[in-house]
Amino acid sequence: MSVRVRFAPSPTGYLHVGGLRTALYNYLFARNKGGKMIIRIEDTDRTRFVENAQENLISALQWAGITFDEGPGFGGDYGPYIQSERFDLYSKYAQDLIESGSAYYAFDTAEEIEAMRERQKKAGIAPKYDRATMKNQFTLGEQETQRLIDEGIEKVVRLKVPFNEEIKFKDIIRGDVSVKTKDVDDQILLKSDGFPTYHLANVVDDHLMKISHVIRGEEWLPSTPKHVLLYKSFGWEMPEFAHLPLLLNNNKTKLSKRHGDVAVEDFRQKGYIKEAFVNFVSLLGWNPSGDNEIHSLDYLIEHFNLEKVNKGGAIFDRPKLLWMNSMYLRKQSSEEIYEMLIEDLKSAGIDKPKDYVLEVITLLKERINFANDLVEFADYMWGKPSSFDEKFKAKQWKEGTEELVRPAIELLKTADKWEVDTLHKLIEDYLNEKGVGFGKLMNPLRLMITGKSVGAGMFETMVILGREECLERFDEFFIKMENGEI
RNA sequence: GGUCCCUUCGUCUAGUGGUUAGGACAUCGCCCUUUCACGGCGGUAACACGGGUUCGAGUCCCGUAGGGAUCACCA
Repeated sequence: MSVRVRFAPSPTGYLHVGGLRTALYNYLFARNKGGKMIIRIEDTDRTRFVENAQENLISALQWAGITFDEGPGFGGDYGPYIQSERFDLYSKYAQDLIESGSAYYAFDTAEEIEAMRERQKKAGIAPKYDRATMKNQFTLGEQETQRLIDEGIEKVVRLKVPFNEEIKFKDIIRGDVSVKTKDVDDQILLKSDGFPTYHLANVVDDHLMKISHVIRGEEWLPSTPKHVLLYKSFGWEMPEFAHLPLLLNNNKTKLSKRHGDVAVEDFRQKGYIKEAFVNFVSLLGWNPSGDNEIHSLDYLIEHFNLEKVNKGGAIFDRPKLLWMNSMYLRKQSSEEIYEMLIEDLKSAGIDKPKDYVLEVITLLKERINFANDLVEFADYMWGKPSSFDEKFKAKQWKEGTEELVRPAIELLKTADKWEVDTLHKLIEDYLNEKGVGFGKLMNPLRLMITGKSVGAGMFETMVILGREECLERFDEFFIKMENGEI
């Protein structure tokens, strides 16, 4: 059987990182097996529909490098791939189920259902639709049921879950799972508005679209028995199931918004490199073995193996993601980082020649986590320092510092070429003669030029800034100091 | 609470009966160094617990504990 998998999001908001991980594993599996990757939009709940959500979902997926073979806008022979456009299909299948005795009509109102649950709660039993006492096809009888249908009374279709049976299914990740039918609710299949619930639509579409493997989040595990029942009722061959472990907050609960960003779009906007992000997410719950953890998408595809996916949930460890990003950032060319940085630079009102920006990037890229860190981190490369690090000054600018610095600057002025080697030699000779260590002079110079305690090599920095600029900064520093501004 | 699922360093994990239990992030120390990083070297740190099975168990089985998910006319 050829491999066909799908990612089936609801257009109710942005793409969650958990959703991305699910999509990614589907994708890795499909590509590894030479199968098809399908995207299907599950918009059967019109009350939660969000405008543009579908577009946002797809654009986030594509940003991450996930491609689709079939889906809305991608073609395919099993469309339409949006469930609301398949509306008519579902009631037909629900009808089949009723005729075969696997489902039935029910007419209870929301209030009646609520009252039933209250009773059950008081009695200390698990809330579950009570087929024997509620208002449905069985308690009402054929004639009354038909009358209500003819009258157009609101109705739903429920799954008739058999008594006292055991439902068993195999999960690729978890092995054999079994549940007793007495614990399974008579799930609503067709809502009173005529739309199917997830359970019906999902099973019908997976079958019609010839899905071979259902790879989804663990939160679906408890409802899988209902799906198994549905496949059996229809007499359809079942796909294989693989329930992925959850992505967790630091407190081990399901990854959620109140513990930080969870939308893929947020990470994209923060400046994460997509390859780094995908690499990191792919390793949450699975790993191709070996000591290295930096992998290309192709490598991940080549080694992906569903059976090796872990069972336990994985905490979304943001510090490690940050590290992963900096690893990728350092591998980027200055040209690539320039592309990531240029918009942020512009919006910060910084306008420098490209060659200059490129030099700054090359000088500093190993010291940052994100391309746009450079806006702040390298502020002294975009303009004169607006402030000077107090602590650094207190530590580095002491008695005698000025007497050491002034002659050094005079010496720098005599440099025939403003190049690293030349400047270095000049200073080295000067310090040797004085019998003073490099730090004594270089730290004060760093303060004067950058205002900061951290940065790249001082000579390299000075060369990129240029002779005029540096000398100006020295002068201004002394003036400000004399005015007591520093 | 019922049901189901899960459990190796703080975190992500390797490990498929015999390992000094390995790697990565984080953390700590040392080295490199004009600062901060990077890099290099090293350290602290884990098989939840209790029973079995076995010559031998992180690996298999059963309990216990802990955690999580789920119990909608949402997906």
